Amino acid sequence: VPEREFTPYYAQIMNDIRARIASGEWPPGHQLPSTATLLDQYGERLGVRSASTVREAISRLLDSGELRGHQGLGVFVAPQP
Amino acid sequence: VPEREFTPYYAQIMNDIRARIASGEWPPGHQLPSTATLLDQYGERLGVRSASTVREAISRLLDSGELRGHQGLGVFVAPQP
DNA sequence: GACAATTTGTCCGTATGTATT
DNA sequence: CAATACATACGGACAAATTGT
Repeated sequence: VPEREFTPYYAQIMNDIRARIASGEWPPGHQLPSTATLLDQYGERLGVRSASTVREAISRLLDSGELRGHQGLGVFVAPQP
Repeated sequence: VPEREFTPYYAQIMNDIRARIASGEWPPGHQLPSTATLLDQYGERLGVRSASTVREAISRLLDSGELRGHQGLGVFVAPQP
């Protein structure tokens, strides 16, 4: 795992998700990988070890309206405002 | 502690803080009680038992710009936009 | 400068609840 | 009913910034 410059993990994850949305990789309505899968990925790429940290990032993006969560279903990219 | 209607603790805390700001009890620039003190208070009033839960609420209000946090100093009501 | 105390900030791991399929 | 996935809460650990001694 890379040595970390100090941007908190949750902020790095938010940046990554925002970048994917902005690039069109994850268009509006796209379903994100599950929290567990995201943890695997950000574990490899950033060194994150806990689902709580992934949740921290997603939670903030839900608050800001960039993502929409549906319990039991998944998390989706919000439609354009 | 009262039986809880289901609004999450963190949301109840956010509502309470917003109400105090709106009422003028906590005007812009006012320093909030420390996390530990807030935990005591919301422990009594709501049954909250963990500082993490208080943090959850404050964290969201920091994100939204309603509060401003300064490490080592305290958390303050943001100036009017 | 060094050190302790206080307070916010991040992260972890676990447990349990709730909604959908 | 079982499996999956998000949502909330807890409690502990440690880092970072500020203040005071």
